[in-house]
Amino acid sequence: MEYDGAGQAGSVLGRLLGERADLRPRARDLKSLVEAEVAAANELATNSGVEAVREALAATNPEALERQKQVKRTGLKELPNATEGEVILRFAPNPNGPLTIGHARGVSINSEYARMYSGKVVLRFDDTDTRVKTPLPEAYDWIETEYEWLAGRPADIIIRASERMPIYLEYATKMLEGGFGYVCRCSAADFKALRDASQACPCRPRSVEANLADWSAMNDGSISEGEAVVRVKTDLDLPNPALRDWPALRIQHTPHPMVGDAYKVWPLLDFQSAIEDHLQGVTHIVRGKDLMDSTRKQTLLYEHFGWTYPEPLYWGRVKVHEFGGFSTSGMRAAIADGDYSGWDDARLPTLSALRRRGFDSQALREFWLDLGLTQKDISISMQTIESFNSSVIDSRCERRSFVREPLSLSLDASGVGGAPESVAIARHPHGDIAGVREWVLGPEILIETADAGIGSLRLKDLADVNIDAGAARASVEAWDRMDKRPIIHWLPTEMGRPARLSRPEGDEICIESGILEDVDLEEGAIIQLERVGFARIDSIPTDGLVELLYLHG
RNA sequence: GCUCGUGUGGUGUAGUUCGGUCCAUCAUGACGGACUCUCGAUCCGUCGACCCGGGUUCAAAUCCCGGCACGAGCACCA
Repeated sequence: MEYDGAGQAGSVLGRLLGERADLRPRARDLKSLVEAEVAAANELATNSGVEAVREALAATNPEALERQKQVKRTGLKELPNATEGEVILRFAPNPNGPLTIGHARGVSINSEYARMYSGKVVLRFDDTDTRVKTPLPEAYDWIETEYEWLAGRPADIIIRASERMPIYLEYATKMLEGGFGYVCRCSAADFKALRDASQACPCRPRSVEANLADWSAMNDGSISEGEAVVRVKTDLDLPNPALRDWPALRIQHTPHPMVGDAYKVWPLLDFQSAIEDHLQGVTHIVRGKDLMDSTRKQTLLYEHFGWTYPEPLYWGRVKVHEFGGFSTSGMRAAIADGDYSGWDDARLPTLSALRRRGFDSQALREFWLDLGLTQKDISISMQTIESFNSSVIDSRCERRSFVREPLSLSLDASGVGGAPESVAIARHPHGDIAGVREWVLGPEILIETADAGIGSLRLKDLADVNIDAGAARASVEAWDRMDKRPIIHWLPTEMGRPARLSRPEGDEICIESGILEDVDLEEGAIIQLERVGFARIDSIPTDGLVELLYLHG
């Protein structure tokens, strides 16, 4: 029936066996039986019409008329080995700048898992590099705020690695004392050559005492940068050369912006993160798959300490079409050069920029949760995020008229008479927001120059008009809507004030000037400009231009 | 090169653990239509995918083998 008399015996058999596992051993016998039945049904459908089959079915087996479709699983996949109430996750950004749209994935997923299992999220600042990715002191607070904005609640535990240095150094000492770590004085290049050949470096077999002596020399500053590094001993025959005797701590004499020059030796991510995850009792680590080797290195360290490694999960690389590649350090340099006005410059993919433009945290969060957690490298489009955002904000954005490149016309109602003194237009078309905007009608109106060429138009909520050839007069043909002519937005001249709309276009900011409806404008509000799109009111000076920041269509 | 990972419509995702109820889910997009006094919203419809080749099986997106493509790591960055 479903296939118009062209049913396939094979798929019928498939369904049957799927439901009746007990019949599977007799599949071969069944096949001929099913073929005969399907042929009969097809014949009935062909000869007597599909309706006959429907009737026959309704009489014998009515529930078969309903076809069930598969449904999409919603929400995040279950966390492996998770116990309700005992899940601890972590989100560990480098505070060398504020959060970007990519970080939003980490915040959304970690906080959502914590919510699902009544667990906790540790917000940890991995700020143990004083030179290459120097921490930005302001960024700590920014990130805490941005985390809370996106997650809907603050992080449960907040930690700064730089404040916990004594602990890491102590564990490094334990490692040396335990003989599963050593101080290596080889140059990076020499070590790499030995490592790639699965050869031990000369420093490896030295005694614990010799290592501890070098260790204190590293810490008191008498060994200079690059002259020594602490390594974790591993099997040198590991198939992956990257894991062999990996570096755990190195010397950095550059002062740390938060703790100054108190330390000469700083742990690398793999060491610091491993120790801290254990101390915080982290049960699940969600990280980028570029950190898979990190998991393997850290697991080797956990084996030395006799600890159990958390459950790791990974996501793939994310690219945003509209932004291409970006890095926090790259943005930091560009801002310093004056290419951008700041971290919240509308062209930047930072959370502060998106927030300023009017993206809703809930929409961002829903977007990332909808993508879920997969290891595929993906390329997403802002369009999709914008669509999530529209559905969240539409019902709470009032409408306003913004006439770009305004053209002044006299409104001539002499043909029909009965011109109203004012019009009342809903603040929101479905009444999601109550109330109206009152427009006092004068002798002149403004329309967009681009609309003037059409000739026969409907001024939204007012009248069907004809624009004369000189584009100077709009003659009212009727107040009520008479036909399907295009509807345009407009404005009585005295109801508006000058404004300009900034719209990020790739690396440029394009500016459109016009006249904005001057009714209850509120700084910071997100409004929908009719026929233009959503925008945020950035500033309303006492006199001068109102600044509008474009959000999306 | 070595090591690891990933391949489902244009994009993103569900289904893959344990083959069958999958002529493959949902969202976004594109196209068409309805409705609405916005190019917004809503509603309806259409389009469009299991990387390739073998194998196992009554039956493969799912299992096996072999390719190919893409990505990442191989930093004294995170």
